[in-house]
Amino acid sequence: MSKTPIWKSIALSLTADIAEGRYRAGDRLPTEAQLSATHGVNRHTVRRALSDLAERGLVHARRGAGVFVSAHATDYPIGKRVRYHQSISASGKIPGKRVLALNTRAADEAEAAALGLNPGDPVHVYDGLSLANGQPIGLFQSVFPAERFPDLLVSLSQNASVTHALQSCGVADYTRISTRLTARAASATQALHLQVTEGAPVLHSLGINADPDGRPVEYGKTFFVGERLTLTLNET
Amino acid sequence: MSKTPIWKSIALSLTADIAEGRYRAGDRLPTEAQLSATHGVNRHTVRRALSDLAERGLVHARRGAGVFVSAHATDYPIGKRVRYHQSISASGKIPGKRVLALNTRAADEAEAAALGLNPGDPVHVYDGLSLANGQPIGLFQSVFPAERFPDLLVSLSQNASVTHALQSCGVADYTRISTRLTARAASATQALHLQVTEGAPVLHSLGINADPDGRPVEYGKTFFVGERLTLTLNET
DNA sequence: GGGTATTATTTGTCTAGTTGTATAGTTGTT
DNA sequence: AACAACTATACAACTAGACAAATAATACCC
Repeated sequence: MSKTPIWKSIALSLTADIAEGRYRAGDRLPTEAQLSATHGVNRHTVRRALSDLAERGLVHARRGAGVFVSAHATDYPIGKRVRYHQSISASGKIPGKRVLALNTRAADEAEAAALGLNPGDPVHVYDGLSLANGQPIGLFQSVFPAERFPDLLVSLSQNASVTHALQSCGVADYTRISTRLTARAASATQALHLQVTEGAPVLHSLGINADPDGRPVEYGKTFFVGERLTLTLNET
Repeated sequence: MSKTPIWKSIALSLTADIAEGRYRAGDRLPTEAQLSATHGVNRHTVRRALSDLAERGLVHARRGAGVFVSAHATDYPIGKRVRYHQSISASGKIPGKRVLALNTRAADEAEAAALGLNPGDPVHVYDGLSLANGQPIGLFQSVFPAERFPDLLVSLSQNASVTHALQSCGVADYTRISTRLTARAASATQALHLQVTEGAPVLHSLGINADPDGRPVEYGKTFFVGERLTLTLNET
């Protein structure tokens, strides 16, 4: 699937290094051997990338001495970071939400273990979409113990907020006791909801929230669109 | 009347070779030319068999180098899906590390802002690979203020550990003051190092570590392979 | 101090081998 | 007639290793 030759992507990376000031005019670049190590390719592939830079007048090589930056890259698009990029904290209160489905069903093994139930016990399931600027940024599924919160779905149907719904069920406050994060490729249905192409990288978050007594009240999965979101962990 | 295509029987034979240990993880298979000779077929037929193995994650080809057996758990005995998730703590303690390069260069804007320097100030750059059981799970780059730690690269070249190197430069302890996470698609060169295909989802982590006085000492980027790693956040 | 081999490092060049891809043709089956 | 499996050939992209040529750093001798 990789249409672009490796040497071109290396050349682009080196151009960026020069354009963003990591190597300045007169500086010596790392040796070809070092560059081939950092990029994980053969020295000849690096040489092809360097000869591309040399042709464009960005660098010039001296046999026995090294490769030196001769000019600043002018044609490199730097200001590409302007895209709207939502940044949220890991504890995860997201403003806009849209309810996709509210169901009650039997808990599977993972859900039961997370919530301290037995597999097959009834759970409420809240599927929804997190929005920012009218754009979907996350697809989530929250699972709650149904026997403890019989009226939760009613509250959720009136107000999409999980915090609010739990409050009306007697849980004044809750804290996140565990979070697990990894990166995944978007499945076809996820891609549809999140308005990205299938296979786009998504940040997969698995979390458990518990009441002040330590009893788990919510088991939540979320798939965030990597392009549109950065999780920030504030360790105070 | 063999209804099964030749390529499938070749694929089966190679799968058995791997499953029964005749080729082990990291080994290079015979070249396509050799395989086509021993099986008495055209090279393209062998290629079809190999692409079947590659799709199932058993092998991994590098253009110009050869076809290598992946370190992935084999699923040759059917239905035995053994998927071991390496779990590490958010503070970043990982079993093995491999140094790819150690350099000193000028800081770009982002690095300067993170470390409290001016753009162009010298920084030490440590490129490396995080391993678990010999398998690459993360590609990282750590940036340090060079003027404050003139001898850091010497320490790092002797011992890959960042913690150890900072200690020998007078930083007894440091804490993570900021972490940002998102999901990205692996670039061509990242994919080479991490032994995944280009575009595979990677967990991108940006972090800043500071000494007890609050002065930043390290600005680190890491790309984790989504398939092989789950970040667990311990909120204490 | 100054000049000179010596040695290690680094770029330049060459040859050979391997995988990736594209095009075209042949054979067997439905 | 259409399709899938396989063959044949050619070239591009990348790897591997070796050696030559220029440079830089060091040791050494006078």
